[in-house]
Amino acid sequence: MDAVDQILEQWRQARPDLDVSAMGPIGRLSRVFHHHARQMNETFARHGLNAAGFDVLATLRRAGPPFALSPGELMASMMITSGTMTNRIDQLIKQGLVTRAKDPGDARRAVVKLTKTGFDLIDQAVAAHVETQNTLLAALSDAEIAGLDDGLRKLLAAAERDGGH
Amino acid sequence: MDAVDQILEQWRQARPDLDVSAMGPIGRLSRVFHHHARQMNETFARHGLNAAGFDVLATLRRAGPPFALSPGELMASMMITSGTMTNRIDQLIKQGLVTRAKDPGDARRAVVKLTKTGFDLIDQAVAAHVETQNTLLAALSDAEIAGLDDGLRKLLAAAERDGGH
DNA sequence: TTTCATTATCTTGACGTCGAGATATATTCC
DNA sequence: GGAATATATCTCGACGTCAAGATAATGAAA
Repeated sequence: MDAVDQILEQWRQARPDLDVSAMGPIGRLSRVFHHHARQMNETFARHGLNAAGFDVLATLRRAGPPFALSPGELMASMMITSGTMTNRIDQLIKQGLVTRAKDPGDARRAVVKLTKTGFDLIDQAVAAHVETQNTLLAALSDAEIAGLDDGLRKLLAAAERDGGH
Repeated sequence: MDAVDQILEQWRQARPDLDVSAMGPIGRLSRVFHHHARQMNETFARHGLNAAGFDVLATLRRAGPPFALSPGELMASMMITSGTMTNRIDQLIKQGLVTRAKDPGDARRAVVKLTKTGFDLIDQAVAAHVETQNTLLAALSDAEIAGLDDGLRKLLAAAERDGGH
């Protein structure tokens, strides 16, 4: 009987005509997400980053040498708009963690590249990040995590099928 | 092999020293949340609302008669700060969906109350909302939903235990 | 070659949220 | 009763995001 159960109980009193069963899993998913986000933000902050900057640096880092991608390529792996991407890059440039240059072959494109400072920072930050993530799942056994992941995998597939990317 | 699996595969190439297994479930949870949020926002928008306003109206509605709560009571069921709460109430007052009055018994408190317009609107909106939520889970069987919910329930309990409310 | 549509990125204004602090009222303890 | 503390809410500035549109370069068609 957690906070979400209480909300469902209230709805069943107030609107017995409605089937509110889906509100349980979806409400819990939302709350878990927000809790996790706050925890992970603390880790990012310890490295002078926020979630936005971390995502960009991490995407560049795991892309491998030369640790450079266009804004469009960066957007492809994140769920954000182009305006948001521009802003994220601007902030990281101010911090000296990436550079932006024009693509010689296609002048419409830009190329965002990790600096040495950015590379070193994200290498440290990601190590701390995966530790934080491990603690976030520590309450579940491996089997429970696998079961949860199965459901999430299906939901994600359905969402990307319906809503497009 | 979805987008999250690809990210994990990239990390295992780039940083084989790290245990990135937790990134799978947590990454999928985040993506599912964002997809769901966008879908639900569309339902809210059809009723002239956003998620922020819907949450407040719904909390007042399911509280039962007289459909009135203080900002602090409203905050208790949502994961937001007091500044955000003030802003949400201001917007709903502008739309004529709630009123704000001083509590006669305790002058520090305010009382936020659904108007007739607000009551009628949320009663329609919540019916559409639960339908949207049902479609969001339609890809899963009842057993799969129950399994997913079990995992989420444990994660939520752990998060609220550690991080406080 | 000129035109037209497409692609890639950036600009702008509005919005919701947060965090720190301000204000005002209530409560507790001496 | 008076002083210190606690509680409830609001104010303000900063930030990240989005949506719509602007800008500019590319590719394809006539």
